[in-house]
Amino acid sequence: MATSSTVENYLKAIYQAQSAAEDKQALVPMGHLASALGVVPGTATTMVKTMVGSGLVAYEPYSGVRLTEAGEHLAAMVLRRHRLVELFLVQIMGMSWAEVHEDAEQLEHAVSDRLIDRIDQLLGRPAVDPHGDPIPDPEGIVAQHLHKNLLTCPVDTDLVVTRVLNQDADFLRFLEQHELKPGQAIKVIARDASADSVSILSSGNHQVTIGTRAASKLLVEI
Amino acid sequence: MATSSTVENYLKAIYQAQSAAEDKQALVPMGHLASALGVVPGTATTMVKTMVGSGLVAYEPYSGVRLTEAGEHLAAMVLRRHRLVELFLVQIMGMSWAEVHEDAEQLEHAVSDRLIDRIDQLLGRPAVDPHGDPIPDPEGIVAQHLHKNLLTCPVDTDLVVTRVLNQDADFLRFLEQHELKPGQAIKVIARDASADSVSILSSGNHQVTIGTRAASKLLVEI
DNA sequence: AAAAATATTTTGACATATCAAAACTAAAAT
DNA sequence: ATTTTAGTTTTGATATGTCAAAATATTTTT
Ligand SMILES: [Mn+2]
Ligand SMILES: [Mn+2]
Ligand SMILES: [Mn+2]
Ligand SMILES: [Mn+2]
Repeated sequence: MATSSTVENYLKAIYQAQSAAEDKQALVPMGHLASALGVVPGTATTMVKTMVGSGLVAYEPYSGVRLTEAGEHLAAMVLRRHRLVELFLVQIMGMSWAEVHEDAEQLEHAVSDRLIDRIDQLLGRPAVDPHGDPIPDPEGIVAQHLHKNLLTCPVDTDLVVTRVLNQDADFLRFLEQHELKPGQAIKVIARDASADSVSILSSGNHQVTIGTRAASKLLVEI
Repeated sequence: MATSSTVENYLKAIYQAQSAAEDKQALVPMGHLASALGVVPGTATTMVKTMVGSGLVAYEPYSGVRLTEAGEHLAAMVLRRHRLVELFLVQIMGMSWAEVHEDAEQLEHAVSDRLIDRIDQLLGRPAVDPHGDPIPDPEGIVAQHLHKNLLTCPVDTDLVVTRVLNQDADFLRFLEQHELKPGQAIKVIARDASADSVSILSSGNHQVTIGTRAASKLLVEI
């Protein structure tokens, strides 16, 4: 019954792929799962089959995999631990938001319920982590905000960065340097389809131009 | 090269058995190692052989096992992480000294060098953990205090509890209730060989009688 | 509709970690 | 000096997690 950290990683990867998809009921293709976990596709197929045996996922050969109720709850608990740990490392331990992801990747499997509750309490039952990712509550329920990204939001309007959908340390440091962390006020001043770029004005009247790939990872609210 | 948590647990168990022995060069018998780790003797034999292959231990069939230089250093690092985490959980997270051992048992394998250094710094480079166990420095060097226990210390003399050689939560709670935590002042008022007991007077003029088995686990200085 | 390309599953192998039970060694007792 | 006992090692299995490469299935292109 005690889910291994490998199984926890599979659960988390399936959960996140499901969340990212438009259709929340869609199956996650095995190839996607395998590459998210850094294993060959055959390995993912084998693991998913044993997870079917544990009642954690539903699996359709040649189509993909989806979490069951039980699997979804466990996945949410892993994500809850990951995100609370990240916020803890930033707020209490004074670590950089760019580097906490790797640490949390390990600690999410090692922190007990007792400790995670202490952390939650110490941080004041926070709703989001340092990257703006929502923290599931102890029942696994996640507040669903519908944020726009820098490609879909209105131009020349006051915005606040709310979430970053990319854990790459260099990218996070880049955002920090250009005052684009969650909570900071910005404005999209131009979008150029042919140049594949978006130009942003930060609160400190700093101007940056980034590619659309990166722009799609920055979520904002008005 | 990245030592698994299983190997880390073997290293730690061998290290602690070596430390507890009078002769620090003595071999640790396989039976002792196996029972410390909760595995059958055959399992320990197999694991120890693979650890010989990694240069972590020296092994004499039918005699026992001993750490190499490399093994001793790694073991000290595991212990360093374990003890810093325990102190952190007590001092910063406000957990009870009786319950932190289980959490540390998992976290010792998951905290990064970066994080452990932050913890060390935040705690002010402490020398001992909540149970009085010495914390190895980053080079693996341990300050060796020669404390007496309640069976070998002088009677009717002012003492201070310095260390508890038993992580059992119930025992630790018992000590706490009777004001016998590390740092607290006590006095041995009587030792009765035939009754197998030791009577103690705490700073709050509280009196308790405990068995010699328990008394041998309480270290003090004068 | 057939061929080509892409994705997935299966097969056989391997590494790690474990146990049960048989075989063996060493130490203690008679 | 045997015998008994206690401790240790070996052998044969099992569970988990992984890969390489072959076999299949599905989708796309022609
Ligand atoms: Mn993260
Ligand atoms: Mn995050
Ligand atoms: Mn401990
Ligand atoms: Mn301790």
